[in-house]
Amino acid sequence: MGRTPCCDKKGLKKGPWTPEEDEILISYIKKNGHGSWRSLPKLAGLLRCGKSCRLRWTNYLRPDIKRGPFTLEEEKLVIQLHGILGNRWAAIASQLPGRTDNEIKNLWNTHLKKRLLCMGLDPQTHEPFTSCGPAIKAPASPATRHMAQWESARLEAEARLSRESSLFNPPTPGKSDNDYFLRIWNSEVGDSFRKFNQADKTTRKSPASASQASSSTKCGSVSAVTADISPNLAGCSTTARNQNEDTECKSCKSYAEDLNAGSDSSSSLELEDSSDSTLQLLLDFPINNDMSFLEENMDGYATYSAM
DNA sequence: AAAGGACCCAACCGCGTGACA
DNA sequence: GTGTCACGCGGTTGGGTCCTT
Repeated sequence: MGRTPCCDKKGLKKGPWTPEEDEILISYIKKNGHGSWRSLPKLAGLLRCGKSCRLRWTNYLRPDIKRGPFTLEEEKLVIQLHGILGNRWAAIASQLPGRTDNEIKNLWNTHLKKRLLCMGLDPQTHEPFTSCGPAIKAPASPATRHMAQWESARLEAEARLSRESSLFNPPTPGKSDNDYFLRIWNSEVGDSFRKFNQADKTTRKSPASASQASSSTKCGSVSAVTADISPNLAGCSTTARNQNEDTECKSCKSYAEDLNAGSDSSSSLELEDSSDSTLQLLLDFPINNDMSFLEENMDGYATYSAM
């Protein structure tokens, strides 16, 4: 099937949007909704293609867009979700109210990726590098794979739920999309995951299963990543083992500063050795204080848990 | 102060996919 | 079943800004 052009390129404007164009687009959408993006520019009187209008609206003009720098909590969440979902920016964005996929993608490419590299972690797999590149991954245990799949599917569903509900329920102050995460987490679905999780923990106590567990998955290592970043950052320049050494790790430095300034060191977990601990951290992820970054949103949670 | 490099981010491009005729 | 349309997504780029030398 041939690819259809998104629009007739002739006579259409490209490049940065002017304030006038923004104004036209905003007032049109406020009045009529976006309807069909393809026909919108014509109807609104804009010399842009529909795709460009959609992008401008979703990434910049939407009223619920949250501007400004990412908070430490948001960054942690992005890292954690990236470990689970990979480069699925839209799914990640759905967990960060007011943030767009584009913004998160940029954050990842400009800051977080480097930060992981600084820490000697492969940004794609979130695995610690070995002396000869990223750690070789043995196949994860079926239980781990199952959990990763479950988690991924859950987040996808969550993303959809967030999207759909935001269509009908404009965000209200103090009630973030993370509440949906919490609502699902506290539903039967989350319950069964926790039970499964608990059952699996007991089965992994044997040395054999422990060695299997040492083949940490993306999900496992991401918890290790976020569990305690600050101790590694202190020696960032020396821990930047497998990366371009001229990376100055500025983002790491500022992150370390943020951590020192803004968070109690007791809130971070000790980074254990990366063998069994990574899986362990995954398994502990939602139950223990890895979810502490969501605690701020807990106020609204009681409402949902009663639902 | 100026030049060059690094960083940042808005915008574009092209692919995948669901809906529909 | 097939082709087309429309949209959403992820990857990439271009240009403005900031920083370093």
